[in-house]
Amino acid sequence: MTIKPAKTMTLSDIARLAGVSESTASRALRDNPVINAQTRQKVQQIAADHQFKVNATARSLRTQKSHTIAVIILFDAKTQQAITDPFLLDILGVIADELTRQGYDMLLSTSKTTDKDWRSYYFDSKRADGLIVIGQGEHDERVEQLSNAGVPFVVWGAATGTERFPVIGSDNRQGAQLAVTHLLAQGCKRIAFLGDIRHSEIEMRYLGYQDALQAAGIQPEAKLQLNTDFTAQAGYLQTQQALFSELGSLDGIFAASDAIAMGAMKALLEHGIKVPQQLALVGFDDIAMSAYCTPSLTTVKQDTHAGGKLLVAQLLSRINGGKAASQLLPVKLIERQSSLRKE
Amino acid sequence: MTIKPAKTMTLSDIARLAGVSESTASRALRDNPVINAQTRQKVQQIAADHQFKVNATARSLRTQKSHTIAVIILFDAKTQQAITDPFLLDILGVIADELTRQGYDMLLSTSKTTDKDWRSYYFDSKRADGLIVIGQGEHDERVEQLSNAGVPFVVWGAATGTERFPVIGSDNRQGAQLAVTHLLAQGCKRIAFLGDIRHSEIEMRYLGYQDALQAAGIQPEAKLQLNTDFTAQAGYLQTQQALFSELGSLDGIFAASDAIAMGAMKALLEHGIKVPQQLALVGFDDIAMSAYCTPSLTTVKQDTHAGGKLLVAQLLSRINGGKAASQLLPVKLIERQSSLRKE
DNA sequence: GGCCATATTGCAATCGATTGCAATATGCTG
DNA sequence: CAGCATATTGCAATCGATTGCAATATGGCC
Repeated sequence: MTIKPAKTMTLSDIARLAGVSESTASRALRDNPVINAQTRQKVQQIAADHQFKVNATARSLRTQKSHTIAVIILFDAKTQQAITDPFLLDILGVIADELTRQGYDMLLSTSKTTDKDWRSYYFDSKRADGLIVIGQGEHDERVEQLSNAGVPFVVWGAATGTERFPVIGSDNRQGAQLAVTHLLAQGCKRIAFLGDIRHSEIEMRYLGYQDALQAAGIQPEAKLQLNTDFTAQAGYLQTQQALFSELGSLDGIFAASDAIAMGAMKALLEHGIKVPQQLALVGFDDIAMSAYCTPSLTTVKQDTHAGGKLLVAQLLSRINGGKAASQLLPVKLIERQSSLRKE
Repeated sequence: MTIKPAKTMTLSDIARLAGVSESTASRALRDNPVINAQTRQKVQQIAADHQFKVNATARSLRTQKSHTIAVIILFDAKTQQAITDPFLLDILGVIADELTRQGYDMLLSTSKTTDKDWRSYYFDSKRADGLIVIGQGEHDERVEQLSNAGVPFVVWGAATGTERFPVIGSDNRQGAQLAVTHLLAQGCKRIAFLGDIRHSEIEMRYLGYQDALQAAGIQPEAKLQLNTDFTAQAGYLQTQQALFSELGSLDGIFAASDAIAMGAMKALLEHGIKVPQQLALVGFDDIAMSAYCTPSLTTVKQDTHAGGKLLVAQLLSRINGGKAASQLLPVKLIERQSSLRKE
């Protein structure tokens, strides 16, 4: 077995080996031009030879920057499992890539909305320079508090225009309107809404649903809105149970997420209901699987790529003394088989 | 607007306010019984009143522990997007929850397998006390190196029994064997394998596939093994293109992941091939969506919950001076519609 | 040769906690 | 009341880097 240096190298070791002071070594390693070019070369070479890595902790303490962003995924206490929705994975992946590109580390935390204070945990303790909060959840008052406390943070959620902190998110209302208008254009007359409107993004989608119906002169029926968790299972059960009595007269469903839509689709097909002929179905998100179920799922595509990049960009700008602004991202209707009635 | 303390509190502020020394304050905050109970009470009260949080950076520097674990998700350079497979999300969620429960923070990193050295980035720099590596990828030699360098780490991957570092993973070979034996029992004679065998977990699954065929006296055909990325799209394209000429004589497909299987299913249905009557299909993982596609997908369930907990437990044991051992987790065949030919 | 500008390097303080050891106070024993 | 054990607290060093400022060296100019 190879003998490895028992202790990890410190800057002072490198300095000694190079025959310079710690300050010179420190500057040389960061390629500070005030240091003689040859000295820099030499120090860097020695550091590389000994696999020296700057102790991030010491640096953070001294510079008062952690170069770390905490990403907090909020979820309902009742949903036990933390991260379930594939959509979260999408946006999380983009954020991770983007933070890496910008030289930041990412602390990931899933937090029950009832949990203790993650602001002070991550920010006051200097674990992170800023926060990205995913999902405002059901009007979480703690998010409001953040804005007062001088914590740099951005939220992925519903930008209603009234909140006092930067929110980036899809134009949920418009997306829902597109979806429902599309269903109406396909001839649907009675359309159910599956989604939990206590969640602010979903609330916006429900508003869009109502907009579209009213624009077509249809009065929304409250009993066609069914609170449904973000899982295929919830979509399945809700369709099978709550919608059962209505199924006969229903000819469209707008689900607040693709996962819910897929659950609903399963229930419909099991009941022998033909999709889209008897009942047309539209989801929201455009997760990867949506194109590959049968029939493939019409949905509203969220631009996760733009969203993730924007979240990171805004947060970093805020951290560097600038402002972070709310922004509404355009969405796009992706028409697939689940809603397209030929001719 | 509320006036907030301009500067964050430090231990020395608390000490001054409480009229004690920093050392007493430090001990009091951690409830060290050597400090008088009343003093402890007082200091803790003052700290709470001022929302004081210990500076994690300073503590880490002094104690030489970060109380942070880095989770590295390896992926192929060619697959651009970082985290795509829903299965990853499952296990990641479990790990996140478990680390939180144990009082550790989680640094998440997605890394192209070709990327620079994440061992030294996370460990030598003291950003993390240990590493959880997900996916050995295509025999990554860098993982081997870790074992020599005294870095506490565990791998989620294929425990072949020959590796010199702790690997925790499903019994892929057995799982595949279960799946293919099941297909054979359903009357399949000619079964294709969709999955990239350069990836060691998939290689094990391929071995299990071969085991099952040979046990039934069938000689595996090399051309029925098709390297396929972990996406529905890849499964779809591979089935549509590479398997096209064989489709007539094929009556079974074993896909190395559920995502691949769903892509394959789509292609089959588009070709008018009846699943499972003409062709039976089995996947691997048991992601949430598998139960809700139509026909629902028979698959091999990986115990992500046990896996995640075990990864964390073994790593922490290793960090605390103990040993971490490899372990093979049992899997279970979940029979659903995509492979069940009635009677 | 004297003087000043410039280039290069090092000293020492600092970031905010933790901790070994010494110091002090208190109480009990014989 | 001396003497020692115990309870409680504080001093000062330490973790490993960064950085303002001072110190020194070098070169050029008149």
